Amino acid sequence: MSLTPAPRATARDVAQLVGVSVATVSLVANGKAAGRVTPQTRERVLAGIRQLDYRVNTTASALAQGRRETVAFVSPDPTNPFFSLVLEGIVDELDDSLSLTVLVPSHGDDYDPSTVQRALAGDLAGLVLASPGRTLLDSIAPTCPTILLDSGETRVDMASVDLDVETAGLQLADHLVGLGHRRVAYVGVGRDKATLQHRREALHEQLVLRGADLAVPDLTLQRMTTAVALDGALAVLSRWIDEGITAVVCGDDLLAYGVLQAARRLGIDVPATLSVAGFNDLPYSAMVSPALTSVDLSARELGASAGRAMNGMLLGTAPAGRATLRARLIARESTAAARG
Amino acid sequence: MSLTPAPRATARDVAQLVGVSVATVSLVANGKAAGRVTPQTRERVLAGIRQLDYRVNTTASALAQGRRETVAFVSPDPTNPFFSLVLEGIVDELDDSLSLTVLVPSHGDDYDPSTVQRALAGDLAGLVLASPGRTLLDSIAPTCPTILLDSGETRVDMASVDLDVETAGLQLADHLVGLGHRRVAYVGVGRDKATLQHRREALHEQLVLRGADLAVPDLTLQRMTTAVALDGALAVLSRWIDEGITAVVCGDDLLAYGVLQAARRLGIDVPATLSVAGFNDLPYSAMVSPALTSVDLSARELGASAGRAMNGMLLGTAPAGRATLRARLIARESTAAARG
DNA sequence: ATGAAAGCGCTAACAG
DNA sequence: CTGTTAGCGCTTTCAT
Repeated sequence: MSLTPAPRATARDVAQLVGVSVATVSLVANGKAAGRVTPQTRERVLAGIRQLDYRVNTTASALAQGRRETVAFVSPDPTNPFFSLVLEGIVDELDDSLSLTVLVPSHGDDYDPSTVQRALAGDLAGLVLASPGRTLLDSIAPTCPTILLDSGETRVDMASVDLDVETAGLQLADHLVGLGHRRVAYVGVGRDKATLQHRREALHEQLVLRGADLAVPDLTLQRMTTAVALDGALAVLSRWIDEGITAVVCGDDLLAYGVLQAARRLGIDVPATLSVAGFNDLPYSAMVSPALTSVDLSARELGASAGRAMNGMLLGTAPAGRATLRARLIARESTAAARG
Repeated sequence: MSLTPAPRATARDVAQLVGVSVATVSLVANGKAAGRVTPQTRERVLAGIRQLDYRVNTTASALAQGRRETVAFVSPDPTNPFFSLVLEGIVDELDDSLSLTVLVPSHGDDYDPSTVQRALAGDLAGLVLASPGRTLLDSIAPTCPTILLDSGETRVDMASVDLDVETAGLQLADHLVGLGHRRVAYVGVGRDKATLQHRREALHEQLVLRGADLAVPDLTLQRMTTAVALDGALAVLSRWIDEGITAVVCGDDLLAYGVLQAARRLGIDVPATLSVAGFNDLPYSAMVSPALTSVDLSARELGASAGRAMNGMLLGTAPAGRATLRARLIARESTAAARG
């Protein structure tokens, strides 16, 4: 069933060629020759390595050292720019001795226990879970160092990196109320995403503190995609405006794109009639029309933090822990003074 | 330096607990017990496996079987939605026994020989190179089954999956000329991307066949990002219009987004004054304003093909080879009849 | 049907 | 400084 790999030179081949022992080859190949191998033999070994195009077999190396070297990254949707950025951040920071593998939910949309079980079933050095929901977390027991990203949840046996949702909510509330908005609507997704809940609550709280409010029931979507948000918004936007809503905040920029499209299709002027803002500033938020006001949750930095944390946990550089990243509002054209 | 992995049950632990040999445990754990182990013992072993939460150590397993199990994916920019889609396709199709790891270019932007060398230095089961340039390909020698994606290049020792650029160019030329456009401009990127060159040439050829032409020197960008395209377009768009250009085609949708922004900023009406079209239909192409006419190069399917091809090469299911995917034009609002 | 034993290629003591 | 040796955990003949 499985193909025999292309024959490759082993340490023994090199040893025989050069006339030394495999131990010496190992030392040289791993750059641990300093003070343990004569420069002369070292050179000869290096020549042999080049000649045979020898490369250390990482599988054997890992086994001999009793170390796992694969970290898995699982996100709800690798196609979502937010998670692409996170992924880039991780890959960039993760130590070279560790390799990152990507898992995708098998059933489309969001990921469920079975996706994670699939990960847990393998033998991983570490696991990074992006935006896992609460019930998902409750249903799994970590089998290796695990980092939760933007989960809004805390588990004693897992490290986590979160976003400063409080500040995000505060900035957004400040911005909107400052523009005269009092009646705001919220678009989120169903599912048990604590992080999205936290965003909503932080916003709500700060809004109320300023004499404004989330004045209508949320629009709750089943999936976090622009298309679904478009459909959902098409159904409620006009009514919201009738009810005096002047601004809508979306739990994620992807959703905001859909709301923007819906408004355009319904002939609703953004921002003159309705302001729109989102969470999770994406590369496209500056590009849609009108450009979207958004809270930058620094996705790439989120990934980078996770990468560093994983290095720490796995290579002993640093202890596991919790971190929170700063959020910052980016005001663009999709928000303006409330009508009236 | 490296942390001792959390202690985990080994096959021997299970064997001792149950009172059988490790060989039996191996058979059962790998589902190869049929006809070689009594149902009774099989049950007892399974119970032991569950009790100790035993999972096969894939590292040892791979070593014993003399097989590598990691396929690497390297793309110029994991953040570009096109490559995210490709990645998703691969991960989705790749056999469960193989794991996919992602490498990113260390120096930002595009990837150079050093990034690939980094990949080649490890011991991989396979390698997938997304949109590699010609000089890059000339500078490397494959050390494992390698698949070229959308490279527009052919190498005897590497499989490849390409896009049907001819049809793409034909459809785009047809569309534009049909709308009355005769003087078209092209926006591409420098670098030795054969695939981008092919797109341009296919378009050019078909344009000429229809009495139209690429009437001004290309705008050649240094990087394939929206921001760079925006800057570049800002500098040439007005002149192009003065020179009678009525449509601009971009080698990639990401570039088209920049051109769209530039036009808006310059007060150029798209599509009334200038039509804009791109290659590589992305999820955001329908969302930008005006929605972008684009050639769908089916990124996800490109990845899926690569995944299947890799399964074939590595698991012996099928031989390596070359494939070409169909392209198809998606007309949207960014193109309309030529002015005048 | 089950077990014993020989490695896979490498690393890490330990001898010399 | 260099070689010998003993595994890492698993798979796979080959006996029994």
